[in-house]
Amino acid sequence: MPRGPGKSAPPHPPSASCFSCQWRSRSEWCVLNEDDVQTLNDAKSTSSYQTGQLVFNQGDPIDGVYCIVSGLVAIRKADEHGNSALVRLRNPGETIGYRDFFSGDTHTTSAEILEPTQLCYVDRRAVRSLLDRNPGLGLSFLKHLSEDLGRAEDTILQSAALTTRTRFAHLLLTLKDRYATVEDDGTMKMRLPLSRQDIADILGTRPETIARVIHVMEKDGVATFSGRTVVIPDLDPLLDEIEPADET
Amino acid sequence: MPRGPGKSAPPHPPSASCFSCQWRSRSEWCVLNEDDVQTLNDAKSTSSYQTGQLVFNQGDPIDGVYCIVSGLVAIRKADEHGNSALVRLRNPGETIGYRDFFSGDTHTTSAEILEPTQLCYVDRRAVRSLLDRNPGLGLSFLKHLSEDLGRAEDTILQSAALTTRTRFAHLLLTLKDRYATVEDDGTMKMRLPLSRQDIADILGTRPETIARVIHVMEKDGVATFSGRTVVIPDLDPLLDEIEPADET
DNA sequence: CGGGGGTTTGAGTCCGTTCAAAATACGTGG
DNA sequence: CCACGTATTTTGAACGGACTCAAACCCCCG
Repeated sequence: MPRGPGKSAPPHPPSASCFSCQWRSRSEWCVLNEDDVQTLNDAKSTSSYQTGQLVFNQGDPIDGVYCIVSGLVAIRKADEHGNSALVRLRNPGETIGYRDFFSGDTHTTSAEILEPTQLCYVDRRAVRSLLDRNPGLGLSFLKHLSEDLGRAEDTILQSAALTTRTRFAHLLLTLKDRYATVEDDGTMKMRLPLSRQDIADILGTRPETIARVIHVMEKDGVATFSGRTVVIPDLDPLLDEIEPADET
Repeated sequence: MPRGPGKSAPPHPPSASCFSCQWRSRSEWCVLNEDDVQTLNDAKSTSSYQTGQLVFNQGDPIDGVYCIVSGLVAIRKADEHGNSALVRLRNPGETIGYRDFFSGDTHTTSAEILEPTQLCYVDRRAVRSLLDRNPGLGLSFLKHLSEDLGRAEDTILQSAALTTRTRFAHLLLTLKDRYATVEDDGTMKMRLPLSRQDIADILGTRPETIARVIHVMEKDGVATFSGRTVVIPDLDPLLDEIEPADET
C-alpha cells in the first residue's frame, strides 16, 4: 500500500528539475513565477515506479499531488461489490491526485502504474502555499478539472450510445497518438500499454468481449493483433469505425 | 434559442437579493465578502423560465453563469448522431454553466428547464472580476467541480456495473430526498420531475425499458407508479435494490 | 370530442454476458 | 536455455438483458 514518495529504488536516482521540466509550459504549474517554481522544485521529490504498483489507493488519506514525468498511470474507481472501472488514463505532463485534493480528505479512486513511470510528488502543504500565493494556479487547476469533467461526460454519452467495437476504435485512435510509429511501408504499429482486462475496464465490458471484437476486426482487415502489438495497415477503415454510415 | 437573461415575462418580476439568498452559504459564492456580494447583486439579473425552455444550447458561446434560485435544470450532452444523455441534474442553490466557463468558449452541453425555474444570470465580466479579486472564489468553484467529476465517475462505474433496475432505484432514492413527502400512513409519495424519456436519458437506456422496469417493480411491490406519481409503501425494499444480496 | 404526444405492451432480435475449457504467453528456477 | 507453473487470453455454447420496430393505449388540451 504505497503512500507518499514511492519506496522503490530507482536504477539511477532521478533528479528532474522543475525548471528544465519539458512539461512545465503545458502543466498546471505554467502560471508560476521563477520564485514559486523554485519553491515547487524544493518541495517536490521524484521517484520511480514499476508496472503494477499503486501510487495511492481508494480510501487512502490525501497527502499531496503527483506530476507524471514519464510513463502511464491508470485512475481506477471501485465499488463495494468488487466492480471496478478505469475512469481515465494519465500521461506525462499531467498531474494526478488533484481531483480528490480539492474536495475531500481521502482518495475516491486508485492510481495504478501501467508502465515504468517517474512521478514528482508534491506535498499538500506545498500545494496549499503555492495556491495561496498564486490565484492563477487555482484557475489553472480549474481549467484542467473542467476538461476532465468534459471527458467524463463524453465517456458517459459514449457508453450509452456507442457499441463496444466503436468505443474500442476510439481508444485505439487515442493510444495511436502516443504509442504508434509509422513503418517504412506506411503501416502503423504500436504496443498497447494495456492488458485486455484494462481495456475492458475502460470500455465497461469484459475481456472476452474484447477478444471477440479484436477477432472480427482482424477478419474485417481493420487491424491485426498479436498479444499487445497492433498493426494498422490503413488508418481509414479505423476512422470509418467511429463515423457511422450517414444515410445521405 | 434563449441566451443570456431569459426573455420570458415572469408573472411577478422576481427581485431576489444575493444578500438574502437562502442558498448563499452553501453556494460557490459563500466566500465573498459584503462588498463583493454587493457587486454580485448589482451584476446579476433574475428571470423565470418555463418547463421545456433552454437556458443555453450546446455550441452556444459562453456569456456567464446561472445560479438556480428555484426549480430544476437538466444538463444534457448530445453527439453528432442525435444521441443524447442527461449528464446531471441541478437543484436550487447550484450554479450552472461554470464547467464550460473555465475551459472553453462555447458550451459543450445544453441546459434545459424541467420545472418552473428562477435563475440569476451573472455576466462573464462580473464573474471574471470577482474571480480576480477573490482567490477563494476560484477554490470554491474548484471544490464544486471536483465533486461534479466525482459524481460523473460514479455514473461511469454504475452504468458499467449495475443493471438498469438498480440504477433506477438509485435515481428514485435521490429524487426522494427532494420530492417525496411522508403520508399519514407512513408511505412516501412523490411527483417525478422527469419524463420517462428523461429518466431513460439519465440511465443510458430507452423509455420502453423504463416502462418495463416499472412494471416488474410494481409486481414486486417496491413502488406503484401512476403517470409521474410514485408511491413507496416501504423504503426498505427499495434500499435492498441498491444493496445486492451478499452471499454470507 | 377529436387530435397528439408521451407511455405502455408485445414479439423478435442482437449484443454482450456467463461459465467453462483450451490455448497461449510469461516469469522463474533448474 | 529449456522446463515448468501460473496468469492471461482466446474460444465455445448457452443464456439473458436491453434494443428495435410497431401497434395499442392513455391522458391532457384545445
